[in-house]
Amino acid sequence: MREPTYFILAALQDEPRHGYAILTRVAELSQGRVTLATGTLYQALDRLAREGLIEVVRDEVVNGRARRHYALTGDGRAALRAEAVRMAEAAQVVLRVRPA
Amino acid sequence: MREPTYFILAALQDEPRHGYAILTRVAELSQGRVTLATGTLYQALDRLAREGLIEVVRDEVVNGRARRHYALTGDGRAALRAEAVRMAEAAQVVLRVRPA
DNA sequence: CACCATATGCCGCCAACTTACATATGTAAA
DNA sequence: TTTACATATGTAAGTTGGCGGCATATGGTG
Repeated sequence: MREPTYFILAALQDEPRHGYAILTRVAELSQGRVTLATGTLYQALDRLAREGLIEVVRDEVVNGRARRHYALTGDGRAALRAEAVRMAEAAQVVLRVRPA
Repeated sequence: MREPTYFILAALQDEPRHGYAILTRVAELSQGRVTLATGTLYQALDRLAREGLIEVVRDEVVNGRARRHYALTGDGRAALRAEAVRMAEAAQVVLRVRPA
């Protein structure tokens, strides 16, 4: 899993969000380091939904603009956790932070 | 930077190594999780040398077999550290391990 | 009027990884 | 002795996912 994908899942950790809200949330979570291109975002959402890591939970129209809300599935939550653990372990190989 | 690349650099942290030694060291460091295909390895070595993150430090022939030894450059060491910090921070977003 | 924020989406390109193949020696097992 | 595996390096073709650019549409601000 690559970084943009990881942060997209991470953005859905606390609550379901629609595409654009994910965009801003990812920037927030990464402290501005990751700013998703919309091409990356919407293609990733389709792919992750196909893979069953996220799912559409609501379609609404606000001010004439469509909003499609996505939420993590059980699989998605597990994959996100696993990925975080993997990264933490990989980081420790170099940082040698507490042999845990 | 993707995982295979990260572990290739990490394998050179303590001392210079030749390709095949990097292969086995990566498996060791990742506890068997990452087993590099030779295609990935040798192409990555070329690329990383081109980018100045690693450099050839010695060419030798042992038992009729060539060995090309690579070492981290200053840039490579810095890039590796930066990547490790980035991953640790990204992992914390999900794991919320000690606000540091 | 132009521009930006909000909101979604497509298309072509490219970098990096994967799979498979190719080559060569030394050693251990069948 | 011949088969197979560890050691050692490399190339070629194919896949994936992220990037940049473009398109579309509304509402608010300079």
